[in-house]
Amino acid sequence: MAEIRTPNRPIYRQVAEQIAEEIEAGILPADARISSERELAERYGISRMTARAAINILVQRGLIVRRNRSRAYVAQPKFRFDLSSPGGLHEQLRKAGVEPGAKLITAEMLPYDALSPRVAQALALDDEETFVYHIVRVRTANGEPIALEDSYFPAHLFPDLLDFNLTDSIYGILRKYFGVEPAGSVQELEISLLDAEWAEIMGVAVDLPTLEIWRQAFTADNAPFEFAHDIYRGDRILFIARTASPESFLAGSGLLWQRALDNLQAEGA
Amino acid sequence: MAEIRTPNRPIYRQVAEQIAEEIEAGILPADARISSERELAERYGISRMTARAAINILVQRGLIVRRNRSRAYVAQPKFRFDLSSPGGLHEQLRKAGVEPGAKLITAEMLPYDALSPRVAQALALDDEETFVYHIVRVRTANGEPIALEDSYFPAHLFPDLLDFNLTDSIYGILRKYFGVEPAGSVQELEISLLDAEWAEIMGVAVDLPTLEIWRQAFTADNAPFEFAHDIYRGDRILFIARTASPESFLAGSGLLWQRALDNLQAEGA
DNA sequence: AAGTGGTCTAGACCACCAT
DNA sequence: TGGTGGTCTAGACCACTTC
Repeated sequence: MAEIRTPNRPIYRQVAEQIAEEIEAGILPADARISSERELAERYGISRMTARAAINILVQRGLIVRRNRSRAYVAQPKFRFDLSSPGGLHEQLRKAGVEPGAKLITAEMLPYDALSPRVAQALALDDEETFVYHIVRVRTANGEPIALEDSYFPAHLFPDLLDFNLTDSIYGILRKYFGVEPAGSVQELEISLLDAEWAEIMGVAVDLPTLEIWRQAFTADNAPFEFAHDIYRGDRILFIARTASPESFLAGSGLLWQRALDNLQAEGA
Repeated sequence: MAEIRTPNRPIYRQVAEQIAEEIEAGILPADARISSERELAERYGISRMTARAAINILVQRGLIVRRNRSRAYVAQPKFRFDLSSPGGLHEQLRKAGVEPGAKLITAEMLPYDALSPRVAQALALDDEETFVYHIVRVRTANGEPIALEDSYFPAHLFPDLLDFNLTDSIYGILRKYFGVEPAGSVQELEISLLDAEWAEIMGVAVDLPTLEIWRQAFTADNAPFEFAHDIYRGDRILFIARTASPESFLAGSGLLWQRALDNLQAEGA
């Protein structure tokens, strides 16, 4: 039986730190199987509930992932996603050598009446004859579910959108077949815990920390063409964002940004 | 004894939902005191550990706050913070009618040798004679700790910076006394759980969900003047961000943004 | 002094998964 | 079928807050 008890710091936290150190030191490499809760309890001479509390911390911190309702494994490094890049998640994953995918949950056409006021307002719709496409997808990276995307598109801008292969990049479809180039967006971000309902749909654990984004996307001629509510797993994704006041854009600091961003990305390697 | 057991959904989650509903319905208004864990256990006919699990969910979701190591109260609505606004947290809180404050934790001048490579690189320092100011503060809103700010400033740009009142807005000081206008930044965002060490400094519960930001800020002439590592409480803050490709700025879509942002803010009320 | 949250135990039962 | 995670219980002790 290993002995790690020291005063003051709770045991479950000490056990979590010990396991975290083993992960960071490479003793437990990515995808290594974590000992079962009962094994940990015996090894450290603690109760199973205490061992479980330790694992739960590491799951929430993203160091460990549970598969199904089965055992826990050391997590792979986080994916990187630039919130301010016009290229969407799909393109960014592909550029990073990760296989992006999507599982279609819902694809339907809704009449104006069925829209929430928020959606209608965000898409600047006031014609009661209008229809809107509603698409819900689980986004995956190397087959792993990493985000849920609940999006709305004005039907008159993208006729027969639902006939395309909606497991591809939707922004790619808009660009290729409809000539729509996303030029800007307004996003609202909230940190939250994954809802039981969404967790069920995504097939991951409830209560994982997530980044929720409500996004209003515009074309270059200032027309809103998408309203979306995205939920990203915070335990699997590292987010990047660039911000600036308009003046600095006019001063041509785009290059500076690119340099600085390259620095950040180089460091993350 | 109240009866709320139904099949399938775990009891602690049902109790959490019940309390959440009472909060949303206004039966438990902001600052109302939550029943003690033992009281809840008795009322619902469950064990104290189960009642405690229910409360923990609501604390992490930001609906409930624990004060000290004492009882739990219904949380006030979240503060709003626009990550892409050049105005910092201080100014934004003030505009929203909230009293911003800061508690100084550390204020020191460091030689080049003491800097981590990341700090030196972010500030574009290569002169080994250089000094850097290092300031750590706990940011508060209406007296409540909401963020921790760990920032570095090149000393040659801001001589005697430490002599100013560092519980004021630092950006305000830079602007007023040094004529430095922040023009842009590159930020890296990560969702994480609050570290025991930082939780201690901030005086809040460990493991709260947070937004960590590493920020490199630039003046209009592209000189980096700040590198900062901020930790924001996700349970108390709602974040907003605007993004766009440079082209849309040149096309003059700033007004559009302002309109869209106003919409978002109006809805949040 | 009484009450409270924070921690911990040693069991238990169940549904599900891998073998 | 045996092991696993998910849940739940009925206690316990401690440090601290509140009164």
